[in-house]
Amino acid sequence: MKFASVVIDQDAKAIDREFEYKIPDDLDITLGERVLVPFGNRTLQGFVVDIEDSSTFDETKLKSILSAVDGFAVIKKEMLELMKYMATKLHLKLASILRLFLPSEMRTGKVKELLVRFVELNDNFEMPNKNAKKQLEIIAYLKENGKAKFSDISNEFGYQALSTLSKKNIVRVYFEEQKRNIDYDKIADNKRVLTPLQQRAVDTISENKTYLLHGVTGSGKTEVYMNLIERELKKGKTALMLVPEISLTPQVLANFKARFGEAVALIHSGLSAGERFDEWRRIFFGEARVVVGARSAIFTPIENLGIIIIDEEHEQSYISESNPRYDTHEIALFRRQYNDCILVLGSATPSIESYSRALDGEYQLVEMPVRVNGMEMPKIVIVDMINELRHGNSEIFSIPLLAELGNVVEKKKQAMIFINRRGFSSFQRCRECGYVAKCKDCDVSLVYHRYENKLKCHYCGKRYKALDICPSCGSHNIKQGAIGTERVVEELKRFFPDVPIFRMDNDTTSTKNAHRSILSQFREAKPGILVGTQMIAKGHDFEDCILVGIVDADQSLYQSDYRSIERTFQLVTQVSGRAGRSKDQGKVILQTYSPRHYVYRFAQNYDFKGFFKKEANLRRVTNFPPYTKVLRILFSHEDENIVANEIKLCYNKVQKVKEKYPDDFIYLDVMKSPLNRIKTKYRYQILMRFKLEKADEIENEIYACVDEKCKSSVFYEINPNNLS
DNA sequence: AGCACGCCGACT
DNA sequence: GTCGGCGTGCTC
Repeated sequence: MKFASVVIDQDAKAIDREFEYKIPDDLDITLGERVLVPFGNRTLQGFVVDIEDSSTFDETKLKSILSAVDGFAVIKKEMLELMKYMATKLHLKLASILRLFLPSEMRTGKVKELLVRFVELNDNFEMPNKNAKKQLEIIAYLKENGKAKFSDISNEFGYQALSTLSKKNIVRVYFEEQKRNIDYDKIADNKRVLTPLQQRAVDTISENKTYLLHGVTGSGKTEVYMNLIERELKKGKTALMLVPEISLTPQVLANFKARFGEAVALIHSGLSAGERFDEWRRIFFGEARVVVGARSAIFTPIENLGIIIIDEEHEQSYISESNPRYDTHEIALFRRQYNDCILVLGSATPSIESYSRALDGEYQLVEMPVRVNGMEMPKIVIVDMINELRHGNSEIFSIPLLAELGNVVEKKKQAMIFINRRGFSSFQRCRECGYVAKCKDCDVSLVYHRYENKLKCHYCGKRYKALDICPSCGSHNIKQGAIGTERVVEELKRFFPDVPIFRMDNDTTSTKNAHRSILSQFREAKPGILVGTQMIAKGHDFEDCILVGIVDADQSLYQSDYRSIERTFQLVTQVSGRAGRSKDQGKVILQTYSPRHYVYRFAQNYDFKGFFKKEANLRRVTNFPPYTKVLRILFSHEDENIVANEIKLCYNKVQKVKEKYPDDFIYLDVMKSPLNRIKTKYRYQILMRFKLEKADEIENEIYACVDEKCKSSVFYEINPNNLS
């Protein structure tokens, strides 16, 4: 008799542990399989995470596994190990980790293999009557072509004839699994000879360890990645390449398909459930040997890995901020180690964390400091917006930006305007009584979207009627808050009524092909202006785009977390890169109210190393990561009393830990989360910062402070990106 | 998560 | 008397 440990597939902490079951002798259950088990008085789905010869539980009370779900182990060995690692390291629920490893629709049984009916001739049969013309045609066709789709034959020659042939056993009807066709642009592979610098990078990145590839924008990192992948494929290995969702554009996908053809599997949010499921199966069964995808692709069951690449490694989006919170880097490091393969972190603006690891020798640094075409980086002009105001310009565009835009229009060239906020204005406020429209489920002000004339909550997505009169005092005097993309477009139309202006943000790209269509329209528009958020900041090369305007650079600068300066540097560098793809040197107009801030000085000179030195030093003296560790524990619950009480209990215990390590704690406090309520749940947090030496030890003691049975949901976050 | 068990109030 | 409210505890 064998015994299985099963994790029940339910997202509830009360039952998030292993339950033991007997494996009946007539069932062939393997490690990692999905099974159905009796649980209480119902039948639930679970995952077999361990198989033993004996049981630790009272054997007479053990129940038996009812059946297998898939008939094969959906969770491979590596992923079981990864599950254990994530559970201990990140304190995540086992079930929620396992769910990351399967396409979500597969769990609910909503997607299946697409089975298509085929027909083929049987080996020996009696020819039908000469009068049965259609039937004879079908036989002739099948003799010629072998098998064919049932539907094709039926459309071509008629259903009656075909079904008669089937009844007479002349043709055999059977089902075959058909992979859904993923739509991508078909282009020719534009493989280029590597520059000596690129070649050197490829040659250097050869050992099974972690490399940080620091290459300036335009240094041709993608071609390096592709060469590395090719090399691994030749060795019979596979490759996993992660790209931020936002830059997983049709062009990028097309490039990979062009180079690697059928070997590529694509995983991104644009896929339908069925497509995602098929790609996952192609990866699982080893048909796909190159996986290109966004964050979640790090969990795909690809085996025999030779290389993992994280492009734009500094990107925020590699850190999952909701539900199972994880950092893709950490998962990649685990898989690198497990597979003993290469890991490449690539960026033009590496994160402070990664770069300092490289300097410490933990990663090997590989540099590509020169652009492929030898072009100069675009010139960044810093415009002091306070000065503009002093000279009587209270518009959102400065005089220099308008002048440059005029120049672009005159030359029939293109410009991009970057503003990192969607909607029209950040809030609406009554000038008379100060009333600000807020979401009723979340503690945030609503964003005005003029195009739809609605107020939207950017946290829960709820929509409200826009204010024309103040609901509190009846005044018509409504003020608009900080500007967003819609407002920028509207203002631009005022100045350049005849120029085509496009807007690209979350709101305009929600439909399937919107992204592609906006970009192709913009490509044709000369002159033309593209206004957008983050979304326009990467990957798009427009030869004729000679100007980039950054409307409000400070926006990311004054978010009160320790990474905001780093983020601003990355953003400015990234956005500026968009202006530099043409023959003429591009120009960037950066509007700011803090023109003297060092971040802009370094960005202006494209001086990453200078910036790193300054910023790293600041982090060191102010005791912030990577020199310390920040830990945030977030409690949330619909009942404010419950969260407040439960977090207080936890905080008291954490204080005891602090007393035990008085020299290691730099900061500890408990507070309402800045966004006190989201989706009807109240949020409170304990925030702490401690030195690295005993960090693991302290961390474990802190995790033990959280009452397993408390009603609030609890999230742990290490070095969080934002504290809201 | 869901379901049973159990201990208190208001109802045919 | 009993129907049903939801607090507590259990699920291999």
